[in-house]
Amino acid sequence: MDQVNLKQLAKELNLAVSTVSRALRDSHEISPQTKERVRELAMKLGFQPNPHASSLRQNKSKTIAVIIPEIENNFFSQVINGIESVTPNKGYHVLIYLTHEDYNKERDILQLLRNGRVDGIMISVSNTTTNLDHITAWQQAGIPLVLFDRTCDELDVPNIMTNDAEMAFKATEHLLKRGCKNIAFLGMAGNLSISNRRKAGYLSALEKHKVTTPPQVIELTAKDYINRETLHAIFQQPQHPDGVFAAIEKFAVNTYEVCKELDLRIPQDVKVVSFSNLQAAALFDPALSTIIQPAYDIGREAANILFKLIEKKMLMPYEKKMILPSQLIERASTATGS
Amino acid sequence: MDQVNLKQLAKELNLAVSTVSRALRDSHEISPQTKERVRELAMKLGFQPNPHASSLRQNKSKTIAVIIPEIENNFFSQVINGIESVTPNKGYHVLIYLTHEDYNKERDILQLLRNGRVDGIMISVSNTTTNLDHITAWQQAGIPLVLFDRTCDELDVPNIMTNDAEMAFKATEHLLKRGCKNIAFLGMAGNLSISNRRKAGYLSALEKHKVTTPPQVIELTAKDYINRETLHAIFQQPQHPDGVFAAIEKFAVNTYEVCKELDLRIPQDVKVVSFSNLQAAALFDPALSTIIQPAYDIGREAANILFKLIEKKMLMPYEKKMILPSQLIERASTATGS
DNA sequence: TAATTCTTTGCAAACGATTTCGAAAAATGT
DNA sequence: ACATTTTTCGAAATCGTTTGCAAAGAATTA
Repeated sequence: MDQVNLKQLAKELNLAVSTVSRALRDSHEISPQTKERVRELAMKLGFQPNPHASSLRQNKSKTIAVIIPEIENNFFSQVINGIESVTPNKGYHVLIYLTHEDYNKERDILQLLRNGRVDGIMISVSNTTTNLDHITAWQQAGIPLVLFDRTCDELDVPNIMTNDAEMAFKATEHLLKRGCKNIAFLGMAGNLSISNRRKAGYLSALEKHKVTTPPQVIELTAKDYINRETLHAIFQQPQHPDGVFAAIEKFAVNTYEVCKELDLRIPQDVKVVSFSNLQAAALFDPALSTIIQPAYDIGREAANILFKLIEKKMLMPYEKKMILPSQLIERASTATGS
Repeated sequence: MDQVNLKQLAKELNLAVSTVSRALRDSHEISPQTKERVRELAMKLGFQPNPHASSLRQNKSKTIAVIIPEIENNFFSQVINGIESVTPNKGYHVLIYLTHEDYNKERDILQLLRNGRVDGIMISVSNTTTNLDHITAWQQAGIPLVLFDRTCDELDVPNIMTNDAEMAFKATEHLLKRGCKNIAFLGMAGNLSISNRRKAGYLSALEKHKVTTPPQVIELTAKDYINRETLHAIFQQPQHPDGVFAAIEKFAVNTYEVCKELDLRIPQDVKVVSFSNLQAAALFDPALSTIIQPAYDIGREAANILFKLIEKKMLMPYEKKMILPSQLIERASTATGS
């Protein structure tokens, strides 16, 4: 695959390599006629500058990395979609890395990228991440970094998320208004700030409404079969919850599955509301009440902020901690039992 | 961000740059003692070779590109997951590009990448792609290329797909066995080989079972609201289809939506079966009968084959056209009306 | 006319790693 | 002790692009 390069163009045109380079970059020190000649031949031969040579010389890669826990999740797909709505216009390329909720992988990926392969990263941390050294190290190296959704309060890094606590509060309140007395919170195990925010919203709603039944915080995992076992045990008890607020879409699905197994009717026996970006939630049996996060917007804004950092522009104060509101959609899974 | 480089290591160790380079690549011409010294310091300073310099010199990028029509689709997410199960072990990085079902974008992306940025690509073509020049150009440039799912029969390129025609046949036959007399096929507009294969399976099932009602091939688009209008018009007719075979998950969702609007009961009035990789299909109202494609495996195998090409290994005959079987899961949406 | 700027171009040195080639040093053989 | 091989390492070229600087010619000014 013999690529066309500057030298060949230069020889063909009887020009110096530097002249050709400058002409293609539309430098003011090249005459219009020469520019035209160069551009014509470049177009004809389909010349594309070698990105590795450029990157080496200019010390910029025109590439960003997106690091996420998993990809088989509508939320993250939509985020990527949002990111991709920005990158091509900027002439940037997007590398994808999956941590599979594994701190070690996350650390290794960040280490691997600390050599100029990317100009910046966007990361949603894994739920097993407790040590944040790998992120602070990145920050100290001065390489642009943006956190989204799964952010870290301890870090002074630009982050984009949604109003988790507020929506969790609303969701819990919604269940209470629909008559639930014993609401369970299904959260991700680990110490994710996002889980904590949602849990806090749940707890404060219970407190505000002076619920006497003690809160039930249930920590689930990334593995479906384990979650089903856990939920099975919980819903077999006579005093099982009559309301479920799932902080993660997957957990709502697990709840549906277990309720079906145990012949518990939704919403008559158990009402369910969940954070979820699944479009098909409306088609569920029964239609699932959801809190929809603005995933696409989160991706787009995160990318915009990252590019501001890369271009060394100042951030507006609101861009350092951006909160995009989610939306609660009430459906049959939380309807009154009548 | 002052990166550590070979020169600094060399100076610190009183060695030549070349020696340090060789030591780190475990060359046989470096003594074990020197190697140890070098490795120790490299580890201590967290040295990571500059990938652009390496790529430039070695003319390989350690990067592959995945080009897909969209990402908000469980199938493609799972494919990416499968690809990612291979790439890190190979020390490779994955760039993602979305065509949004737009031929021009697809062509531009391929053009953009023809300069050594990637060592190979995996592509699922857009449904607006009729001209295949951009792909043959790649092929002629000798750069590794693998097609998956949305393949092109006209091209002699390794491709990985599923047994579309066979499964379409089975799905149609399944509807017939459940008593459907008037089955509609919902396919993607355009001339995708995948749609054609599925349509062929549908038609041959009708033919085998000597169905007298003429086939109804309905071409839908990427836009939900247009699809709903089209379906609305069709199902408002008195002689509307009593069975629907959706070649694309999204179209099944559209069908559900329209049936709800028109108060048509599934499966009593209309039975529905669809290609779909949505895990939540079992929770639909009613549970959707699906043909599940082995998306993860398709991604993994496509990546394996691409790496064989990159490493200039010979392909086994079966690897040039690999067909991974899908699975038909019968659920309530095609149950008998009793 | 001479001195000055401005425009346009070329030369050569970077960028950081890899690799070819050759030389010195050490080990081996006769 | 000398010749030969083997081991170990360094100097320099190379990948393709960008860019500081110099130089030549054209245009402008004094």
